[in-house]
Amino acid sequence: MVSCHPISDAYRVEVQLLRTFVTVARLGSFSAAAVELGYTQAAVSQQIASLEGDLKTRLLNRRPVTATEAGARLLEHAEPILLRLDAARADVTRMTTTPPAALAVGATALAGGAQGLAGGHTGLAAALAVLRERMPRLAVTVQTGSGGELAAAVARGELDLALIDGLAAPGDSLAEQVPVTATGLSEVPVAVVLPTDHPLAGRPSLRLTDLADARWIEADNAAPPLAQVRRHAGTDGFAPALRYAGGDVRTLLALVAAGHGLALLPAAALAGGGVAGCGVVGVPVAQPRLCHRTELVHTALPRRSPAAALAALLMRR
Amino acid sequence: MVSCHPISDAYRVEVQLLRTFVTVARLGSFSAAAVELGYTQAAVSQQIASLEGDLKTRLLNRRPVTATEAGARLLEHAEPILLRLDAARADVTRMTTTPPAALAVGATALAGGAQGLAGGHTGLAAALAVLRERMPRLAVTVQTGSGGELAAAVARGELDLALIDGLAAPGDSLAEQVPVTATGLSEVPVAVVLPTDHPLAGRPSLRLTDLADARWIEADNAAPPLAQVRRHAGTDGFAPALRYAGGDVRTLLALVAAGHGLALLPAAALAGGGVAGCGVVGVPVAQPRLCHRTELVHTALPRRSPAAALAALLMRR
DNA sequence: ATGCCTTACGCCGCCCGTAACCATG
DNA sequence: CATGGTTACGGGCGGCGTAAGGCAT
Repeated sequence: MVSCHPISDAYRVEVQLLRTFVTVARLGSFSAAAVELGYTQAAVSQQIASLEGDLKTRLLNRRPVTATEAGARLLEHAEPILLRLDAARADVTRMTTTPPAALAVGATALAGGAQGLAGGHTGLAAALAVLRERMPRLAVTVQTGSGGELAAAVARGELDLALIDGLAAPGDSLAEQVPVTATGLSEVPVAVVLPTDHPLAGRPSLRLTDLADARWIEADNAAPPLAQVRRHAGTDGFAPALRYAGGDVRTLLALVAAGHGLALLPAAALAGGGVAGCGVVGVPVAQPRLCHRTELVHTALPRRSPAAALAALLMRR
Repeated sequence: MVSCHPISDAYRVEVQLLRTFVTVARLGSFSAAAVELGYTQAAVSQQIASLEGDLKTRLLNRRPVTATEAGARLLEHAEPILLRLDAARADVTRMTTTPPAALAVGATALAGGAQGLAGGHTGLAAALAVLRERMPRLAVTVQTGSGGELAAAVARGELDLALIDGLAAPGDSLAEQVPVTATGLSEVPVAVVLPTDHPLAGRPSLRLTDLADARWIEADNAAPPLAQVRRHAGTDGFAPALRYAGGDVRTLLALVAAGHGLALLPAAALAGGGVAGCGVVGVPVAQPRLCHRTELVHTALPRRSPAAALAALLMRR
């Protein structure tokens, strides 16, 4: 008899090990991960040990549980891999099973809002109203979250469609690394909002990195989150001096005028009348090249499905 | 005792199944795949059956072995997933083991060539010459292949660096879906090369789709492969009427002048003197927006490594 | 009849749970 | 001493190989 398992153990980076690793890293605890995954503590410990043994590297520091440098590197790969595995399953499954005649849509705070902040896009509500006329019995659920979360949900097949927004270099998609198709709906320049008496208020344009240490207002329901700003500036800083949880741009502008901090907004949101006299000015961002982008994210849409109809409505404008 | 395996079988899309599936699909044979993977025929059959059972879908037609529609969809996901798994392993491994003081470089035919076809980039040879002066004892291997192959090899850690070229929309990377960092080195417009007596020779610009049914010359060592043209035109067609395996642009131009077919070249390759009188003209492509791009592909390069030095040399110009 | 894929069956070993162990605060 | 990760050990089951079974060419 030939030896029963001639296959080398070269590719024992099995998926479950990665899934467990990611969970442990996220929760910072073996036992918590065990509960979440339905394993015992011991099993999780063994899985991590197995992964570390396979890669011949420590991936996690224990007590407290943190990713090592190598572990952090692995995490960067593991997340997209696991997402794509889910996407693969969803994608294949979609081809056989006819989905229920329901529609699940996601939208980030700004992309879904009716406030017309971006200036270029009229919002989800109007499109859904038209759709409701055409198919009154259609069950629709709308869900919110960050752009990344929503794009991932679309990839996993949990959502049919998502409307997301965020900062990006002109022409760049917001969902680059996610296995979905994204079509841009609008793209407008962004401006830093300053009090009129701010020393930089007179400038024709600004570099974002010069403002890393300024006081900023975190207003993730009315403006792009500061985390996105940090990422595109390529520096740390942009620490929130104040958090405004509301979604009203006028309030945000008032906060800026009162000197609580700066904000970054689509230029169109300022151009709209009524800003004069508010005590703020918008100065366009020269570096890095940035814009506020809204895009429609979906996977292959079945012909004549409600999802396809909604997508068509949203892309019309 | 609690039931020993409370975990549901929801994620039994294990990697080895995907790897086997991809191999079977590529080779079009269970038995050939078994040989390549070091399994028995029966094992491969069981693995495919297991995958199909898990996804509750037929993935392969038998006799002859072909991917079904669902199988084709899965393949689109499986390839990148497997590549990324390799990349993850290579990336983590690289952090611990110090690589041998050798350099493995890849280059596509046009990107590596000394013919300065792209006009913007002086080629690999010069940079390697400089490097050789600085580190005479360094072992260097250069390898060729298609851009996709080379980018994948870089991701897998088989190459330190690759120089690839191809058609792309302005600003778009050639290695979008591959987990590597790519920096553009040059980007020049492309033109269709026509005989001077061609009916379209007088036009100021052309739409590529209008030429799908023309006679084309496949010259993948002297011009972008027609497969890339097809992909960017978004249509079929562009069938090769003649294949020129050489790498000499002048010969290619002569073939075009003689009426054997058309070619697509970086405009700079035509602007360089000597084209007048060759019997050909270049007409810029207006639709789709296209350019010929050369880029440097790599992963995180260790500081002060030969790979980093070479990258710096290549990016200098 | 002959490839070539599939099914049947036995066995090895992977991987999980239980339980005891150990380290750290 | 308590909390939480590690190690030891036994057992079930997954998955491989062997071998026999279909099925189309």
